[in-house]
Amino acid sequence: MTDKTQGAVRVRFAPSPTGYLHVGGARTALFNWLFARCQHGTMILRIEDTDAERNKPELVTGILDGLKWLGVEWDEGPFYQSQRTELYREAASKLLANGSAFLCYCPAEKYAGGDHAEPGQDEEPKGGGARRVTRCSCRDGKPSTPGVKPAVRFKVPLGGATKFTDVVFGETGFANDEIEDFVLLRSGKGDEEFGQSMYQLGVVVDDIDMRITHVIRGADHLSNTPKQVLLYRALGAEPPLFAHVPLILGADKKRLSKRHGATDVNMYRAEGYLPEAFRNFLVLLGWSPGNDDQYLRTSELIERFSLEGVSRTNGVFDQDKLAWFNTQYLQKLPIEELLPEVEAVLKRANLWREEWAAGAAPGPDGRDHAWFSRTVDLLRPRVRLLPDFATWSRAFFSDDFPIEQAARDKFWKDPKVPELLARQADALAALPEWNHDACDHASRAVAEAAGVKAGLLINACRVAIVGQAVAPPLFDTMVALGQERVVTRLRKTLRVN
RNA sequence: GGCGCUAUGGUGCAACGGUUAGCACGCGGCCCUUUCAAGGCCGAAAUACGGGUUCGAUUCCCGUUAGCGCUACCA
Repeated sequence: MTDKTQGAVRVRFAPSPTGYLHVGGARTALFNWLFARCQHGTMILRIEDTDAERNKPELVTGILDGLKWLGVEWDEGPFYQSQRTELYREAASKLLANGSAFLCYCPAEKYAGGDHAEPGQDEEPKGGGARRVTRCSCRDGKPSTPGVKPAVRFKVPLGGATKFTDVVFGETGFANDEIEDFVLLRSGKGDEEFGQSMYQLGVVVDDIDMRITHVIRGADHLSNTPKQVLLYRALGAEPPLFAHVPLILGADKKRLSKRHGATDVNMYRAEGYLPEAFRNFLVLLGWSPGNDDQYLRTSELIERFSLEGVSRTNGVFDQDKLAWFNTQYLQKLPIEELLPEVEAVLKRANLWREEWAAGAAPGPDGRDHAWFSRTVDLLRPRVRLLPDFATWSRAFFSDDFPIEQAARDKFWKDPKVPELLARQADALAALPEWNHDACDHASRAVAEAAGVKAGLLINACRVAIVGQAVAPPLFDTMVALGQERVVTRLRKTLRVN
């Protein structure tokens, strides 16, 4: 919690559409959302698309989808910075007018994109002990260069320091001489006098305009913060509270990137992770409720979230732990919440039947919603990812399924198997009642009569009716499949194998 | 190179001057067992290093080392 809670809390998540929704960004969004919810505040979504060159508008949809999947909802927006250009230009002229900014005529191409870019100065070496040049020679006024359109730079105070208190990192200070005269507004192109706003100006102007009270963002912005604090003051505004959250690293402790595996949130959705599991995992990376609790559902997360629980150390994205969370949720999620996810997966695999929907009439084989629910419940302890319901569990939803070679090799190698399965089929076909115990007793009787261990029959039978060595307990499986299917599959196995 | 931030098992977090340094993932073993999971029990595994401060440091301070971040007319 924070000390100054006068007025309602207003936070924002401000992604840039230069890529997909990265897990780091997703976590930042999550923290903002959780904070907004637990403070009964407002969550705002803002798209920071001021760089026309890198910006890919079509990426916004994916970002929004990713947020929605994670359950991160916003109350206002999305606002697009590309549509707020006037606001930034007004702010820039205000800064120009009050002496906080100046026009810079240094040629843009000279510095653009280069590692060695130094404002206003020529080839200053980057390393080598030479003092870095942070002051632009245009800052004290310079005659306009014909043919060169100026950019607007901030006139950073000479000497002194800019300090601020970060909610998670504490007191932080930077010597002003370390801060360069950063660009506020790009120089104009074509007949435009000025171009788009730069990041620093845009965030500050918007955060003021949107009355943001808490800026929760990645720690990579820690070093940018003094620039922004300076801007707030120059604009005559009070800075918000800053809360920087640690970065997410790959297994090698390097910044998380593609080579560490998936970093796109939508890829996890595609792979079949449950959003609640993914979120639970993500929120615990860099945040702790203060004790050893780990399994936290949405309501608990909202209730227990606090900025004080945010860690200061970068964390490694652990795929194994994510997988564990997913299996936990697959098992513990209330069945009604799991069913829609399974339905979606089956539809995608063309295995879904409308009679399994809630309230629908049973199909010709007697299967209805209750059967579907029971079956999913039976299957879920062994499922690792959602698509497993359509692949690994295929034999439960379709009569068209393969018999795995590895399963035959493992459980059909005993020469007595065909004979056993034939007797099993007859015994099961003769059962007047079809339930777990009936199947159990009948099967064990068959094994006993044949003088083999029940396990031999059970395992062989499993392969015959679901095609795999791995499945739920056999007699439960038989009940889920139904008498007719089980007998049919057994006899078909004897015919074709 | 400069500036900033960080430092508890392999990984994520607890312990916020006094604990046999706790939990979880992963790893190894055992139990359960009808395959595979799940579950239960047990085990290996950590305070980066060096100085202080203190009766007492994982905890506070300084240095070293390491990692990360920023150092763009990117965000």
